[in-house]
Amino acid sequence: MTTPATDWLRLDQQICFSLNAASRAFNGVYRVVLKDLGLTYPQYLVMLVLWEHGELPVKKLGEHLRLDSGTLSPLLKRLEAAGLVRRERSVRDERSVRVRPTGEGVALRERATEVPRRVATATGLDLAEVQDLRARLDRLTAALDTYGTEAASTAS
Amino acid sequence: MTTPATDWLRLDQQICFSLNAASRAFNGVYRVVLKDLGLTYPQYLVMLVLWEHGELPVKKLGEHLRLDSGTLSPLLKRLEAAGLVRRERSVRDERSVRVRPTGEGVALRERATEVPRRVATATGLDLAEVQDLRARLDRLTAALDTYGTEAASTAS
DNA sequence: CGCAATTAAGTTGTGCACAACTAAATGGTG
DNA sequence: CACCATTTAGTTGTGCACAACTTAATTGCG
Repeated sequence: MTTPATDWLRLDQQICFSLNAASRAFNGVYRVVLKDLGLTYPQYLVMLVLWEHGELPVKKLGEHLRLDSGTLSPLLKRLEAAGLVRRERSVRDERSVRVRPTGEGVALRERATEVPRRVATATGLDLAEVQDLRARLDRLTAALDTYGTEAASTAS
Repeated sequence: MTTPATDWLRLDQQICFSLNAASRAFNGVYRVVLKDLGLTYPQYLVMLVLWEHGELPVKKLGEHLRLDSGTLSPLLKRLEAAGLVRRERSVRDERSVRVRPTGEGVALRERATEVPRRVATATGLDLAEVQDLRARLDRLTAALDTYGTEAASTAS
């Protein structure tokens, strides 16, 4: 309550701006590192989940990545066109589409093993710093998410 | 050198992922808060710069925001269509287009004063935490940026 | 059973990010 | 002056994020 509004104004601008810039910078690094694999960064995230879980309906994939079908459907279509995944309607529930990596998709994992190390190097951070930053960001995301859902509770 | 590759793999995944999630969560909050003003978050950033500097060529605007003309040109066109800015070729250098807020654009600043406070509230962080996080992110961005430009220095 | 509500994917439309390119103006050099 | 490299915007094309909507299948309830 002691800080004048102008301070908040300035700082707030910078936190969101810094976050945005960092996110885009990360994207740039991934773009370079993933070029060889022919993957974009979001596609890489999808493959990471699939490598870990083997096969998932689009819904579950979206929960892991916080993405909806509007984003995933075309992305998965591109991955399928690239021969990395296959999509097939579930027999038990025909609303559901199960996504799973093809042989080629699984094989790509080998070539992707160097990606994390390269990116980690690019950050210039050590393990502890990364862990700490990640924890802060997750807390921040959780706080921001509740605002999204609860909203309207602003004392106007 | 003591950490097995799998740790890096897992952590790295999470830092980029956390950052991405936080960035999108922030975007969501701004989307809600800026709705009344009829601005998107990137448009808001442009207006912030213009409110501070009054008038700038597209080039300078891009340097402030780390954005190129491919992003700014259409964005500025939309801001102009909304009556918030005017673009005019510089007389001194006809390659340059100077952007400046219209009366309506300047007036919007009044209505935007509450935005930072609302967003700051949504973060659930205090000033010191915000400042600290911002500093970390800026350092991270700087490190990632050098990778982008220097690249190829990987010991293959 | 029959029908409304729900759920899963997909589609459409808008806007942003960025690479690659074009067009036009400027500046420097012979 | 003539010419070429550089600079500034803009355009085109691809891909992602998200809101709003559609379609089809499933579930639940009377």
